Amino acid sequence: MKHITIKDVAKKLNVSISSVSRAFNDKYDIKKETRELILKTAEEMGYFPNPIAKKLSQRKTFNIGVVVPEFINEFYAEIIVAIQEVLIENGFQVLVMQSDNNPELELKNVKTIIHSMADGIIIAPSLDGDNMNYYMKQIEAGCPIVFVNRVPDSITASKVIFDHKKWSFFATEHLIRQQHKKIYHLSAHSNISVAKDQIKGFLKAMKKHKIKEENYKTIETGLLAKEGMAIVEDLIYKQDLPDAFFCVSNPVAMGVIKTLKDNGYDVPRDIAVMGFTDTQIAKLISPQLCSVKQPTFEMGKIAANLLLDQINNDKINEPITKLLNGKLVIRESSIKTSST
Amino acid sequence: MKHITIKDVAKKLNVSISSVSRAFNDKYDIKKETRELILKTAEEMGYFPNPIAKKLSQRKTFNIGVVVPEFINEFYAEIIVAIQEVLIENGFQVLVMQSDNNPELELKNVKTIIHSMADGIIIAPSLDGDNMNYYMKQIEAGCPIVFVNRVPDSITASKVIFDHKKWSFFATEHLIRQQHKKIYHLSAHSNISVAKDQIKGFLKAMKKHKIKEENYKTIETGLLAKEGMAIVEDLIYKQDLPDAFFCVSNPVAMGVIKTLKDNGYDVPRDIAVMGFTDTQIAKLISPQLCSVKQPTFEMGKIAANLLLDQINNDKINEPITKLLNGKLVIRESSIKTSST
DNA sequence: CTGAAAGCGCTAACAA
DNA sequence: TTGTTAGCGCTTTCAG
Repeated sequence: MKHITIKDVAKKLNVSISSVSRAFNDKYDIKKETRELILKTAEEMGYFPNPIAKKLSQRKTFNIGVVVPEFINEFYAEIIVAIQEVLIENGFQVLVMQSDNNPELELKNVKTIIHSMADGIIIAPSLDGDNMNYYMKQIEAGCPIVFVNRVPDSITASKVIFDHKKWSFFATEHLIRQQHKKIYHLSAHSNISVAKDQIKGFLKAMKKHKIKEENYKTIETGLLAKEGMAIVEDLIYKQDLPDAFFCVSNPVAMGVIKTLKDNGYDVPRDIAVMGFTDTQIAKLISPQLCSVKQPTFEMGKIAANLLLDQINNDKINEPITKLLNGKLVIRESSIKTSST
Repeated sequence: MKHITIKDVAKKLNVSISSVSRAFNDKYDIKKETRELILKTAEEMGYFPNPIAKKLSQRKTFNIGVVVPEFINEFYAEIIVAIQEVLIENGFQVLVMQSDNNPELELKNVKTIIHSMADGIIIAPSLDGDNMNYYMKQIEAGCPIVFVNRVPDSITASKVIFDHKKWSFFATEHLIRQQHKKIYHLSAHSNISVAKDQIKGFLKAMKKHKIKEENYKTIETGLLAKEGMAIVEDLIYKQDLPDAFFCVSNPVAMGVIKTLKDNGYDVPRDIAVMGFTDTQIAKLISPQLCSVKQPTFEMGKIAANLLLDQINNDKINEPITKLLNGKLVIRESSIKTSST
């Protein structure tokens, strides 16, 4: 693949390479006619500026790295789509890497991106931990970074987060209003920052509605369906089932529903189930899964724009925190059916 | 972010920049001790070779573009993960772009990648069409391209495809063996190459088992849940329901199940449903969805390796076609329950 | 085994 | 407005 270069175009038209360069970068002075002639000829010759050379001479890569825990589930996939939409529009390339919910791989990915001289990074951390120290050091060194979703409170950097506490509270309150008396919260592992917020929201609702201590419980479960299933099996064995489960994620909720059904319980007649982070299939299953919708698309767009601001403003930017709201999507699985 | 360059390291050690370069590229002659000294000092100084400069001087970008219809669903997400695993391992960066099942956006993405001087492209086409002409021209011009999944038969290029016909045949035969007498196939739109293969497999099974014409039908539906729902609603209205549906995709299957249930039909007791392209949630719903598992991970790995071969062998490679097999994952939704 | 030097294709002062 | 030229940071001949 022999590529045509700026020289070829310049020679053909007997102009200097700078003129050709200028024609392609409209910030410089150049006569309109020459410009148009150059552009036209370049087009005919099939010339296209070599981005690598451009990057080198401008000391800018126009690469943005995005590191997410995974993108098999819709949540991060949608965030990525939104990020790409904004950044590609602005002339950047987006490198997506997944860290398999593994902090070490996450760090490795971030380092790869930094070494590849990306102009900025969007990080959706896997879980709290030492990585944050490294990230903060990079930020202080001037590397534009924006965090998304599972960001520890402690960190002072630009971030786009979802108000887990608030919406966890609303979700729980919805269950209480449905007259469910005994409610268990299946939470993520506590090394995920947002898990703590979700628990806080849950407990706040318990407190507000003066639910007695013996009528609620928080069980550290995880994010996966099978983890939800294991917990429910255990509870069944212990004969310790609540009236309603508030689950940390939709996969967990689906695992819970499955296990309950397999054991002869009807959802929601016998036991209600509420999920979190709405997915397309939530309304395709029976019962339709009630959950909290997070604004994935908005999260991605805002993160990308925050990063662009950081990249474009040389002055040290104040860290900006965007706290986003969701929506309670009420569906069958949470509804108290008249079992009276 | 001031970066340390090869010069800094060279100056510090009073060696030439070529020695430093050689130390980092072990294909050259260099004394072991100097090499180790350089590497050690470089490490201490925090030096890392600038990949952009490397790319420019080697006239190789180490970028691979991957264009998929979407990656919100697991299918392509898993393929991407596998591709990345292989390529990153081999020192390449992977640029993922999605074309929203839109051939024009797909072409635009591919052009962006080619202009960005990627060393190769993996394309999972949206649907058959004129784009193929452009792609073939690029291949002839020496651009390494590997196709995945929805590839028209006509195209002679390296490709990794799934044997849709065969597994569609097996899936259909499974339904027949379950004693379902009247079977409808809800297919994708016919401008998707694999839809045709799926239909062929379905029809082959009908023929082999001598199903009468009035007892089977192929209905062009699409890939989405709502499209499946619309078709079933229509069939219910026309009172034209079969004993079993063989659906082009799991979303369609889930839409079908949902609509049937909402209208008082039990799946599989009244009507059986078979999906295609297995997903994680298939076994979390009730009834568990029977479908055909495709080897997404393998597809991605093979595609990446085919591409690497093309990139590394300058001699014009013969196009290689890899036809992969799947697995019939038998679950409740297809099983004839003794309604006798 | 090591160094000098010519590029890779482009940008961006500086001159003209 | 245009051309000249010196880089950007690295690889890779060619000498030594």
